[in-house]
Amino acid sequence: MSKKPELARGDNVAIAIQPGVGIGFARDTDQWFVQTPDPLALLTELNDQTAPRWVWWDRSTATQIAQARVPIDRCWDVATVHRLIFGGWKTSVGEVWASLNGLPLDPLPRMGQLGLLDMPDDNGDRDSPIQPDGHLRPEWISGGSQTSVERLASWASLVLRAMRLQQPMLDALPDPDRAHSTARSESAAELLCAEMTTGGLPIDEEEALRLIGEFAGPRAASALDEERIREERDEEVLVHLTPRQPVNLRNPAEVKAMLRRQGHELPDTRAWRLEQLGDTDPLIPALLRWRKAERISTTYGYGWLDEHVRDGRLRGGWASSDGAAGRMTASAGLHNLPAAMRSLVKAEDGYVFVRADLGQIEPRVLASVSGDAALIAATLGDDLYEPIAARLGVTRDIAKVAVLGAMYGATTGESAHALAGLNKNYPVAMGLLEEAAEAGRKNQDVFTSGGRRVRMSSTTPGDGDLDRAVAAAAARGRYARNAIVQGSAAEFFKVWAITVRRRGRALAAEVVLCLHDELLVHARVEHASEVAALVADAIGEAAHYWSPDPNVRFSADVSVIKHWSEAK
DNA sequence: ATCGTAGGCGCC
DNA sequence: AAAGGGCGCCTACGAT
Repeated sequence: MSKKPELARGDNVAIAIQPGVGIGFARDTDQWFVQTPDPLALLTELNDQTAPRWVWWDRSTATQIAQARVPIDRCWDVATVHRLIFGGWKTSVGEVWASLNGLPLDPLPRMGQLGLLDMPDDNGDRDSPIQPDGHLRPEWISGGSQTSVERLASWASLVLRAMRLQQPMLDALPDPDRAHSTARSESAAELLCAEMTTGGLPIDEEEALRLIGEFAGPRAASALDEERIREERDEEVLVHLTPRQPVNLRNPAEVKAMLRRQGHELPDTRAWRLEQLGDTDPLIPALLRWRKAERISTTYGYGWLDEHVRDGRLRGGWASSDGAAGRMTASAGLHNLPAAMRSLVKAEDGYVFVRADLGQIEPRVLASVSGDAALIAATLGDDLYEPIAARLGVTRDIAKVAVLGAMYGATTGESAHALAGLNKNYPVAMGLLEEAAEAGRKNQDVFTSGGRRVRMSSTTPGDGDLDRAVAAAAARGRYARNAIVQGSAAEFFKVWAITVRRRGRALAAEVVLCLHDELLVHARVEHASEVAALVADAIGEAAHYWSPDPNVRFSADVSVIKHWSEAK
């Protein structure tokens, strides 16, 4: 059982790693283990020799691999593939195993909960990771039981069994080949996320302090000082009130009442509504300025810097398919850093960023997944909206709003009028959207082009309120309509990102940020043009791998910059 | 005290 | 031009 077998590139090799103990391996034909204090060094060595497809349970292994910088390209992350097949995202290894084996999920055993089956004197073999009821043993999931290489090997063989249970589920989808390829690309994207979580985004901390000072003022010396700064900020708004009165600006209801007393009757106090009032009343611009300053002070101020930036890197958690439709998500403000602050994202000395964003990605993805010949023709140029406008006989702006409205489910205004033209000229694409919307209204799950299940919230309005039920159905329709485009675009984007990751390795180029249609790659100055070319070239490769239609054209704007703020 | 929800706003 | 889809994170507030 302990040996060094020959690995082949086509093999699926499941692994279970325990630092200080070793690695357990499993293939269909055999399982084995190696006892070693530094299992990740061994994994690196094996991967260098012959890179098979490494198979693991979930993020915990990906994190070990990311931290040890093992350069793995091909992998299979069982939990990630599970989210692809079943939809949703809150999942654990125990749930994945239970789902794959059709076991009841309700009384899922927990750590520390000594049920009958966990009793030391039960008939269960404690050396087995599976309980008599078929569930995984919690202490095996937590890693607590993996104290020997023999146990690591049996754990690895279970991972492989899980993968083998997933594969026929992918086969059952409408396009099995694409589903399998999505499973592989999403697994690699999960590993990329583990790497970005570990690596972080390069930050110029001095510039960060300068910017925060500019937006939020000096750092408060004490809690009392903090209070004074807040009051001074509030005063800039309250000074415009007659009569003078205290208002809690952080309470939207109080702000609404305040505006009503000033003669502004509004359904809510959102910025775009306030902007519509014009600047007849100086209170309005003061309030809008207050909101911006308050936002940066609370969310991107000193507290944010202290908590998330260390050693020149902003670190937040990355998830590869956390969104409802399978988009990446990131915490610590990585996905919503205000544009005005992006100059603090700076490449290290001797490095640059290669920044690229996909142009008009969602309508191009719609063309691809629907196969609408007229819409595909519109993707051939740099600007997709021009030919659509010409065909509909409207301005480019109207055409753009109409297309976006069709994908988001807009129901009123200018876009609704142009929608008739879209339906007539692009019936295949519009039909696909409408089909998704109808499924959503009926509470039926929809699927992205790569096979991801997007679950509909099964909230059934039980109070018999017809209006609310109709509104909820309409909202599900908009959600589903958008999800098939957004989710398919997310799949394409991830293929692009992992292609850049893989091909950039030879140049030590590091993907440090993914933002739905935008990539930031940290690369050495002397490799800048080569990496830029690689990033642009990777679009063609990603399209070939992902795109359902070879004729759809995708393009990106690529630039070499020092600060994130420079481009666009 | 702790939790979930809502309004609001940053980004795509 | 209209105010539609997604996410994370802030504050306030009511329920537990």
